[in-house]
Amino acid sequence: MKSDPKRILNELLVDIFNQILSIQQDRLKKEGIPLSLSEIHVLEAIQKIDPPIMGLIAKKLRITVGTLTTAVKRLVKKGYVIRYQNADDRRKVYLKLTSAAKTILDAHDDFHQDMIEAALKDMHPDQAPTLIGALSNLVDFFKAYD
Amino acid sequence: MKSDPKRILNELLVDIFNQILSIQQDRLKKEGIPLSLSEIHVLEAIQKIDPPIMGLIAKKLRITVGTLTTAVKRLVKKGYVIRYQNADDRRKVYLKLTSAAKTILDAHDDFHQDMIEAALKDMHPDQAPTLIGALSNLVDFFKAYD
DNA sequence: GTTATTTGCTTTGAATATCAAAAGAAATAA
DNA sequence: TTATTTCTTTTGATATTCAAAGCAAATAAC
Repeated sequence: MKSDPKRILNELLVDIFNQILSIQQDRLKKEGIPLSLSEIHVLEAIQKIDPPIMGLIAKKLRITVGTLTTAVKRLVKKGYVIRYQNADDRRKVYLKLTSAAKTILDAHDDFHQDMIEAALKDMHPDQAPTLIGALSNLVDFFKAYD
Repeated sequence: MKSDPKRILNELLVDIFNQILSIQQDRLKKEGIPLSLSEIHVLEAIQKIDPPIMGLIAKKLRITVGTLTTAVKRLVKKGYVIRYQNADDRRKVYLKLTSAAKTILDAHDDFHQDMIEAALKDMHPDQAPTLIGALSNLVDFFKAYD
C-alpha cells in the first residue's frame, strides 16, 4: 500500500517534527541570537498570554512552574525579560519583554510567515479551510488527552 | 483580520507543536513505559534506517553521533537495544531492537494511527491530496535550510 | 482575629539531552 | 610503512526538565 494516504500523512508529520526543531535551532544560531528555541517559546508566551504571570505561562507551555522559574531567571540575566509585581496580589510575578526581546521575536515571526507561505504555495485559496479543518481536528484530538 | 487564514494556520501549527511533545510524554508515563520521547525516536530510527549504524541514525535524528552514543548506552542498559559489529568493517556499530522495544513501538504506532484518523475525521477522501500537498511543501521548505 | 488551607512561586536534587572537541581504532590511500 | 579518512566513544560543559520541599501571601474556617 505505497500510496495509502494515511501512511503518507503519518510520515509527513513525523518528518516535519523531526526537522522543525533542529532547523529553528540552527537558524537562531546562524543569526547569532543567543537564545534556545525553548527560550524563544517562553518569550512568545509572555507576549501572548494575558495576564503574563508565571502560572499561566507555564500552563500554556506545558512545563512546570519550577522549570519556568529557571528559564525566566536566565532570560532576565540575558536582558530579555523583566519581572515585576503588582500591589493587588503580591504573590503573583508578572513578566514583560524588553525591546531586545521584541526585536528577536519579530524576526522569528518572519520565519513563521515564510513557513506558512511555503505550505500554501500551490494551493487554491478555497482549499485553505480543508487544511485548517484537518489541523483543528488534530488540536482537538490532543485536547482530549488533557 | 481575525479570519486571516495564514494567521490561523500559524497559530494551529504552533499549538500543535506546543502540545504534541508533552502529550506523547504524558502518554508514555501513563502507560508506565520507562522511556522518554527522545528514546522512542531512537528506537523508531533503528527500526526504520538501513543499515542501522550510528552515523546514519544520528543523521536521521539530527543529533551528533556523540549524543546518540549516550542515548544508546542507556537503551542497551534498559534492555531495548542490542549493539553488534560485523566482520566487513569493524568500525561500524550496528543496532537492533529487542522484542520488548518492538512491543513498545507497536503501541506508539497505534497513537500515530489514532492521530491521523482524527485529523481526517470529517474530510472527504478526495481532499487528502490537498493536505498531503501542503505538508509536503512544508517538508521541502525545511529541506531548503539544510 | 487567630489558625488552617490554598495559591503562586522558588529552590533543590536528580535525570536527560545536547554539543564541541579530543581521542581511539579500523580502513583506505600515498 | 606512513598518512589520511572514517566511524565511534569519551570528556567536559551547558540546558532542560521534573518532583518534592519550602516560603510567603491570600483566603477560608472557626
